[in-house]
Amino acid sequence: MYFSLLKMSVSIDNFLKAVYVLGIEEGKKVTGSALAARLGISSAGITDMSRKLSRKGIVDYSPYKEIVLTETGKLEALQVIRKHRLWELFLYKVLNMDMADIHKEAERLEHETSIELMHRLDEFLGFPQYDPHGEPIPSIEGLLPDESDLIPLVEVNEGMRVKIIRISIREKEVYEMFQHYGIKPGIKIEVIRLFDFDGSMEIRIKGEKLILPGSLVTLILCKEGKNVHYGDQ
Amino acid sequence: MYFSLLKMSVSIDNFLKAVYVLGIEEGKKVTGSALAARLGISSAGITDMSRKLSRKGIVDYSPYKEIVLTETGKLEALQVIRKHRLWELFLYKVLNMDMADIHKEAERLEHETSIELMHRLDEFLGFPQYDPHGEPIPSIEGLLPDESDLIPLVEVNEGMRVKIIRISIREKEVYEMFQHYGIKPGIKIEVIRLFDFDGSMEIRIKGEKLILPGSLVTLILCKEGKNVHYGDQ
DNA sequence: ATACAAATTTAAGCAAGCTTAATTATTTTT
DNA sequence: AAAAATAATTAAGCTTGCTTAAATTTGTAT
Ligand SMILES: [Mn+2]
Ligand SMILES: [Mn+2]
Ligand SMILES: [Mn+2]
Ligand SMILES: [Mn+2]
Repeated sequence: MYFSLLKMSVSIDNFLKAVYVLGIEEGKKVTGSALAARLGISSAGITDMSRKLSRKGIVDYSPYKEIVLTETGKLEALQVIRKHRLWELFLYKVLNMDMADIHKEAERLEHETSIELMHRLDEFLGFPQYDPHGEPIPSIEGLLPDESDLIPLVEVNEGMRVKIIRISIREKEVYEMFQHYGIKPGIKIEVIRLFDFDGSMEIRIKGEKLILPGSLVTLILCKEGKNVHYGDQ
Repeated sequence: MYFSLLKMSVSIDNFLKAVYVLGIEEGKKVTGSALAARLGISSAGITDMSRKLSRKGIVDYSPYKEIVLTETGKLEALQVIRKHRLWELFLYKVLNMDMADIHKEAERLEHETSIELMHRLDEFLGFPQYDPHGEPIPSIEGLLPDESDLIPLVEVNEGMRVKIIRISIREKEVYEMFQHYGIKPGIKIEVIRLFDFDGSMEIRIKGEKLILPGSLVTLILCKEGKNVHYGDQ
């Protein structure tokens, strides 16, 4: 079981999380400017923070080189992500908050959550493995559920029926779009046809046919089979 | 309905709360050193903050004079207290946290709670009026429940049966003491005898007699009658 | 290979929220 | 009323997490 030894701050935790999500979850190169954009601070601020965290042994960094989390840094990032996603699930399922609002709230609560509170929340929620967006909740040890059976919607063959597991969105407008179509994790759809030329896709959802633009299709991860829900997906 | 216009910080909110609780709830004089002690910062820090908040119109202050909340400052303080006490109730009743731990947790969560989250929490808890310590939860408008029927345990006559409403404690050791005796808000006791010479008191609680030291007796507020619980006390 | 563009670092500086030490004001005691 | 004690303020300085602007390094295109 991991317990943070160093004293972290809101800024540090958000920084570590950004490095983790950008590099590991999104598989992108962790450049200074990408971090700057994501965190909404200047590149100079990124350099500052990188040097500071490097001294603390939380990231590996030398000038002009890529920023990489150390094992300690990675565990800390996973712990913050765990708190974030537990809160999101709580806000959505227990307090019935709007899907579009929970991220912003969790972004703040994640920094004020003791280990004890995290445990109680986990227990109250029934030791969930996924948040309402379908993102995996890291365990206390920093482990993630196996996801080898998840497939991008783009790769699903015509005629197949799949369950939507995860929709990766940041923008509020896009939420409303998905919400309008009734598309969310847990919902089953049938792929009718994929239009290769622009990646858009015709699907059947709750009996109705509709065409999803390619920009939305790429945001969706699916799974064959049917008996999964968030919380115990 | 009150909405904060100025941007507050953790330090400012804690400061305002300290002024409110010290002055209004505890009825003490709001001196710089009392605030310094309560907030764990230096007197110089108090002077700094007082001048800053005075400029913002949140407190009335001039050098060497007492610090007083303006109407704005008082409403802001009450809003923070509201969030604090809603969280305490949630942590205690919903997440089953230890009574001795909830204050510290709420002390941090209170600063990261949006109006929307506060509302949802309030609704989920059933629009409670009291926190687990028996402290009143201010309404969104900054109003407090009527407490004219509350009497200090010291003033209860021998032979009377009363319900414990509120126990004002900060120290963890004292919690454990009360817990050991089974004394908490909602519990009914009978006053057998008051020992005037040291303020200690013999009571009957759940059939058993015990002598409460004067130092504990003064921390307890009671009510005659019986059908009150926390949450809807 | 050179030149240009893009990314990153350095330098200087700012605000918040503190600190300690010295000074001044107020209150209490004699 | 003067002296002593207590409380509050001022002054100077520190850390964190930022900023902007200038300098430098790296990557890209010709
Ligand atoms: Mn999120
Ligand atoms: Mn955050
Ligand atoms: Mn409390
Ligand atoms: Mn607080």
